[in-house]
Amino acid sequence: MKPTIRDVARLAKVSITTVSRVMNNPELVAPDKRESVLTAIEKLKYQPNALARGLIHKRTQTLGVLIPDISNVFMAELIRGMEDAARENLFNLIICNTDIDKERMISYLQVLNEKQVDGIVFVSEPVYPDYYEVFKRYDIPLVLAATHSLEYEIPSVMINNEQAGYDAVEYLIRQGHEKIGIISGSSIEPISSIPRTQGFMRGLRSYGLKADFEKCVEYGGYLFQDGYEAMSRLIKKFPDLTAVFAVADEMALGAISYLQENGIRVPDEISVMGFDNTRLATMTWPKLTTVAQPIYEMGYRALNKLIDLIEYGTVDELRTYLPHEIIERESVRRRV
Amino acid sequence: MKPTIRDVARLAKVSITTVSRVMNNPELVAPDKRESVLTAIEKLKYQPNALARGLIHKRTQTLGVLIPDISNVFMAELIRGMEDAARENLFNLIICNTDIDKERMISYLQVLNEKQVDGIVFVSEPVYPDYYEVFKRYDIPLVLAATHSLEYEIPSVMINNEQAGYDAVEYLIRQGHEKIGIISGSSIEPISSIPRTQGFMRGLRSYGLKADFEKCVEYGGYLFQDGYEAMSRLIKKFPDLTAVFAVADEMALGAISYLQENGIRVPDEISVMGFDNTRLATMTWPKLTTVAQPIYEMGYRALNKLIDLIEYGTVDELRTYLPHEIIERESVRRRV
DNA sequence: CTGAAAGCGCTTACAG
DNA sequence: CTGAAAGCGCTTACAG
Repeated sequence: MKPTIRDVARLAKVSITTVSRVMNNPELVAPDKRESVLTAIEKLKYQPNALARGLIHKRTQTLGVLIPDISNVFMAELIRGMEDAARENLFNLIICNTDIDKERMISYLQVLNEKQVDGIVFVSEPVYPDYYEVFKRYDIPLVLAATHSLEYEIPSVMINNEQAGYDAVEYLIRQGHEKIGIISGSSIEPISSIPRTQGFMRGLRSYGLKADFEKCVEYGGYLFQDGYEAMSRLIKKFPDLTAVFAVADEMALGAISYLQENGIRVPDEISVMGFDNTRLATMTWPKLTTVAQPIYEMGYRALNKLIDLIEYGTVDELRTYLPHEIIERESVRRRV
Repeated sequence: MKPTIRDVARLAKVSITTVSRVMNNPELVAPDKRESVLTAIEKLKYQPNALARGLIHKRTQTLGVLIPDISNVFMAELIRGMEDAARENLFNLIICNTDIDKERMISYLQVLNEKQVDGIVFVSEPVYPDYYEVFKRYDIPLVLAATHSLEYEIPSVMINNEQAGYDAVEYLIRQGHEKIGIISGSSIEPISSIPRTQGFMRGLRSYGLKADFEKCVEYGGYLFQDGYEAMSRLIKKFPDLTAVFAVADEMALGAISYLQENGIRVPDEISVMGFDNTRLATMTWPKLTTVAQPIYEMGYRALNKLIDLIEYGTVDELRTYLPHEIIERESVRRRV
């Protein structure tokens, strides 16, 4: 059995009130009693029960994270940023993998609520109206990471995906490419996939290039295999392309793999650009030129924002857009 | 404010005892009262406070995971296995990144104890005597994943690393290689690095090959860059090697990258074999031949073992060794 | 400076 | 079948 405050009080021959005080307001306790309580605590290896404390303070120092899939490299890095920020502020994280399953997400939300988490960060998925209803119902402080909501007033941290898509094509165009394809994520995913694709099309147009949607875009599901397959489809309908922009590093690697397997050299014959700058980007050959998101920082900042919301009930910037950046490596043929 | 059991009782015009009963033993309550309580619950969207419950039952349905670094691909997959097992058994996970830092680990352990977690899984690190002391002190059910302890009686789930090292060289030898190097992890890490290296040396010897430790082993730190650098050192002191076994996929990719950058073709000139079979192994070119660990399953099984320990106070197998397997892909030249 | 008492939100004997 | 009371392990007015 774990020792309780009662055991400490008994051993130190004081009331439990006094024990509680030496833990929370030691200056209110006479030095001699304080000493004997301290030694009793030490002797019993007493540690207060956080449940009892939480019940009184209505604070658990625990946060919930609703995330599609932790085994994804991007998500793992994001969580690491959150974890570090949590730790610095004496919070712990309960991680919940939703697998983008609505029921699963709702059931997790329920247990997080029952466990009295002090706040929640919702990662990467769009805030659909029905999701918003549940969030509202629980009124737990909420922050979005790697996603945002224009309809609702929910604090968020992400990058500007439309601009990132634009910057990606612009970079390819400046390297001399004119026939450029894109491997996008889902055609109905409004947070990253659609904006990046739109930015891509805008870039094409603004440089006076033909922006034939049907011809130059293919969809995948963010994973290696998806990129591989999308590449095979893309090159069939757009055989003379010289560059491809994939909206996730993993898909870019899939595309490269397809090309290499078919004897097409990267970047000599076809250039490939990725997105995210996960650790994967440096682990292949050629190393991936990619649009870097500050993934770790996004997690870190989102969590700090959540803590602001919890502590002060407000946040200094509702929607934060972190800068992205193009990292030049070897998968795009450079203009000579 | 969240509604409490009191609010429900008031609305349903019954005692809180009755409300509690319809939630826990509905058959003890008369149908009409049960109905009115249920509608009150529905109306107020009442959900019981898990802290109060936990305080009484001495059960939180929350487990702690002490893990070096979640952003590592291997760890992320392992956690996913644990998460799924936890979910099936109605547990949640608090993930703690220790960064292999002893103080950090001890402080996490303290908060896990204060938060009254029902159990802990300790991942991948050796159980040093001082760690054991802290574990013992808290007497929280404990299970080891991707590590084990021969000194202490702690349930664990992992693979047989020594045998895996043996099987790896044996495979390489059977493909016709005789001059084989190894890129190991740390020279003092007794759980995976040393046994894999020992198995490797045993394999060399048992096939009558020269097992010159000084010449054929180099160390890295499990990451891409470590593999890259270790490869450069290894090839300098062992220039005529034809195959390399790296004890982690990520290091194998680093090694491949070094070779390719230096114009050495893989596997035509030098074969490279990895370890783990993380998702990385299929994302490169050539795809990685590797020793597969059942990572997800290790996490899943470890968590189930922990639950057994919690529920029954015992476990049907103290130390579980899951089978490993060699996955043939393209980074090792096959015997014709 | 110190302790008895009330209370956080529940559950569970106990009595009726 | 139902409810008042005690109690889980704490904290915090309140009185002295």
